[in-house]
Amino acid sequence: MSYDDPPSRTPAGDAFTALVVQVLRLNGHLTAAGDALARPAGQTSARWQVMGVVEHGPATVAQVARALGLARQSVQRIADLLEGDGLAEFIPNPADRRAALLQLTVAGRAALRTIQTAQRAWADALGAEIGEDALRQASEVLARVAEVVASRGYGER
Amino acid sequence: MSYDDPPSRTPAGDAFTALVVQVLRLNGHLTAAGDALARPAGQTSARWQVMGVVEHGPATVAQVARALGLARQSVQRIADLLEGDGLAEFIPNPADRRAALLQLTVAGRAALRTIQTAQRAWADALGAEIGEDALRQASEVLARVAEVVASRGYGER
DNA sequence: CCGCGAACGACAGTATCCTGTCGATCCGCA
DNA sequence: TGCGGATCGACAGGATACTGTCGTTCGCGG
Repeated sequence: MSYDDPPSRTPAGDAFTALVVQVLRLNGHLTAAGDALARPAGQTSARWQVMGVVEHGPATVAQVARALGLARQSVQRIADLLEGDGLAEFIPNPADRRAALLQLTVAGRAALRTIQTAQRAWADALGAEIGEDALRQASEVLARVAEVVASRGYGER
Repeated sequence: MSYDDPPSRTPAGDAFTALVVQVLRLNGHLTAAGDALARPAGQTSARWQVMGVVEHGPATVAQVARALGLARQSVQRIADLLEGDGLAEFIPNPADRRAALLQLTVAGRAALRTIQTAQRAWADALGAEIGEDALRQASEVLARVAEVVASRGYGER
C-alpha cells in the first residue's frame, strides 16, 4: 500500500468536493468583479453589500450582519467607514438603546445608484450568456448546500 | 419617478445576481467548515489547500497559485509558514534558479492524511444528502460562470 | 550572442473577515 | 418586580488575500 494514496470518497462525495472547489475559486473572481463595479463610485464590494441591505430602510449592524451571513464585527467596521465617508449615518433606535440604526445619506444613495447601474449591465450580460434556468437551478443547489453545511457543519461541532 | 427605485435587471440578470449572492455567502460557510476540518491537524483551510496541490509532486509557488486561482504572494506566505512548521520544504529547481520547488515533508504528508480522512467523511455525508447529479450540474454551471467572469470580467477592463 | 520583455520571489502596505472578551442593555420567566 | 440568559457594540488580535514595486533570473528573438 502506497504511502500517499488518498482516502477515497464516494461519487457523491467527489461531486460535493468539486463543487466546494468551484465555489472557493469563484468567490475570488466575484469579489474582484464586485470591487471593479464599485470602484467608479469610490467604493468596494463589502461597502456596497452593506449599503444594499439598508437601501430600503434602516437596520442595526447586527441585522445587516445576519442578512449578509457575516460576523457582526465585520459589518460594524464597514458601517463605521461608511459613516466616516458621509455615505451613511447612525440614528437612534427607539426600540433598543444599544443598537443604533444605520441609514443611507443622500450621498450614500447616489453612490449606491451609480454602482447598481453598472451592476445591472454586468449581471444582465453575463446572465444572458449562462442562461436563466441553469443559474436558478445552480442557485437552488447552493442554497441547499449552504443550509446543510450550516446546520450540520463539520461533524458534531 | 421615485428617488430610490433600483435599476431593474432582466430575469437572467436577476438569476445571475442571486447566484452571486449564494456563492459569496456559501464561501464563508465553506471556509469555516474547512478550518474545522483542518483544525485537528493543527492546520487551516488555506494551508490544507496548498498542501493538496503539492501532494502528488513538488511545484513552484507560482504554479500552486495558478492551480488555486490565487495571487502568488498569498501562496508564498502560506508556503513559508508550512516550511516554518516543518510540513513542507523548498528544494532547488534545476529548471529555474529563482523558483524553488515546494515539497511535502513526512510530517506534512501525515497532517494532510489526517485532514483528508476527516474531509472524506464530511464530503460523503453532505454529498449524499444533496445528490450527486445536482452537485455535478451546479458545479458545471459555476465553472462556466467562473470562465465568463474571468474572461469578460467587468465591462472592458 | 546579446538584450529586453516576461516570470518569479521579496517586501511593504491595505482590505476583509474571524474569534474572543467585556460591559451595557434587553427581554422572558419565575 | 427582579434575575439571568441572550443580544449588542467596543476593543484587541490574528488569518487570509490583493496590489504595487523592486531586483533577479529566464528565455526568446534579432
